[in-house]
Amino acid sequence: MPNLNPSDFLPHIAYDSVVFGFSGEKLKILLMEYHKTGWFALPGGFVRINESLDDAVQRGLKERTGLDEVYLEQFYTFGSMERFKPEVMMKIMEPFGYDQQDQWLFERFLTVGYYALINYEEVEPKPDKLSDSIGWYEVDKLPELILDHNFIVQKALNHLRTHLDQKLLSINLLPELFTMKDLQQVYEAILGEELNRANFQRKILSLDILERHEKLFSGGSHKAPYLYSFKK
Amino acid sequence: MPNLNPSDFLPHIAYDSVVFGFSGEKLKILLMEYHKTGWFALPGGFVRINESLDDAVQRGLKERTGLDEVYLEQFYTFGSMERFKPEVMMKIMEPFGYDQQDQWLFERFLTVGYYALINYEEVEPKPDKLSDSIGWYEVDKLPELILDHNFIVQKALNHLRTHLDQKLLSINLLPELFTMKDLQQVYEAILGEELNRANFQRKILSLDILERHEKLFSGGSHKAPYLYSFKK
DNA sequence: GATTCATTGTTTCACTGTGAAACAATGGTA
DNA sequence: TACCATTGTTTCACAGTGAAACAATGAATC
Repeated sequence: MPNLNPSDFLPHIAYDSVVFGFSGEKLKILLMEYHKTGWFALPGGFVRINESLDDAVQRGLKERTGLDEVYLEQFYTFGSMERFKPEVMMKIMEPFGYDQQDQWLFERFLTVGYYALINYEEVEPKPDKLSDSIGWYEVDKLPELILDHNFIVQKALNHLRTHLDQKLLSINLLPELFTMKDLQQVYEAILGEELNRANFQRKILSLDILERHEKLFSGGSHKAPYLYSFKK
Repeated sequence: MPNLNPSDFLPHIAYDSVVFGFSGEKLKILLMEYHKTGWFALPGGFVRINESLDDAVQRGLKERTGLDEVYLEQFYTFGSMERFKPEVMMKIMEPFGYDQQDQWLFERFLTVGYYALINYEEVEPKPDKLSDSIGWYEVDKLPELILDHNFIVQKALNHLRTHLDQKLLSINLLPELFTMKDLQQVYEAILGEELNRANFQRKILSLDILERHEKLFSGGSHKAPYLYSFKK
């Protein structure tokens, strides 16, 4: 049974993280599955008594992805009464040995939503102690999630879309070096629409945040694209 | 002694509201002053066990301004450890009869930041049970506030500035009917910069959110401006 | 009633940014 | 060497914007 001592954590407060990853084509997010119930949920967690909110989310993310110092953005705190469904928490926690006595787990929670943007390739998701499996799911083909988690994902995606340009530098969806086409595919996956190639190049270059490096000779019979990196 | 029964409220969770008001020239916010200490603070409060977060903020705002159904926007949740200063809370609450026994008041709090936009004229701020006075202060001449409240105000202002156009319809800074100049002054007060009159008019009208009414004959010896209202 | 003035409503014009298309460059293949 | 696929760049029409000029008008003054 996982060690969740009530006195270690702030009661009534949780976080949920929407971890975006990019596979070269599709935008995906990390979901946990509880096999006993067949339910899916966002990876979330609790805040330790002596730990800042940001640190708590970083810690949870590291435990689940191995990634350190990931770019994280808080986007909203969900505090409606509708999200209070003790019977759902009960069903999830029961198989792990928790019961009525672990009251604090089944009380009302506010949850603070964060999203992260990580490089799909560098990550080996690990199920945490409470879930049976964890994996990537395309954002436009998500299964039904517990509580208000589908809503949380939508809100995260909205926030990301409307702040994409400002967040570019801190995005970790791509490797160190990438082509303009790679970057455009990231944009298209996030925005969910196709963009004009010439205009995209012009716009991004005018932001003056990229460094151009040598060309990438992939072996294809066509002009080789430049490689870029974000300016430090 | 005010009635703050610990079992009625969610522990460790608070909200703080940045209430923007407009006087015709300057943008101001509501601050509470605790005379015993001379300290200023944002009006905030706690969330009842059976109350949604949004409702809690609405309730607190109504108690302090008498205003109902005000436009409220959540903008950030503050959860650092630096904001945990029990001695500050202690000094504030002592004069009201609270002491060490009221533990929950002096523990660590996360606070959810909201801002409101209200019509300066319609409001008669009332000090609540815990503060000695409440009043309007110009945003660019704020006194030093307790804890991280100055930071919270900055963050609210940033959020408001970057989302001003989208939030226009829900703004309650102006009376039902207003002139284009009134609206421009609101913009200038919020953005903290002067705007070109002709271009402002063109931009706002192109948003197609205003209804034009009869003219306002103020008695001045010059062309009378049209009155506008927001489309419903 | 004509003149003047302050303020507001509207138009103009140069300039910038953008979408769509064309053009140019180039690395490999046939 | 001709060709093809892909990428880098330019062009051009058009929409949006900042700054200024122009037009309208309500009251005061003569």
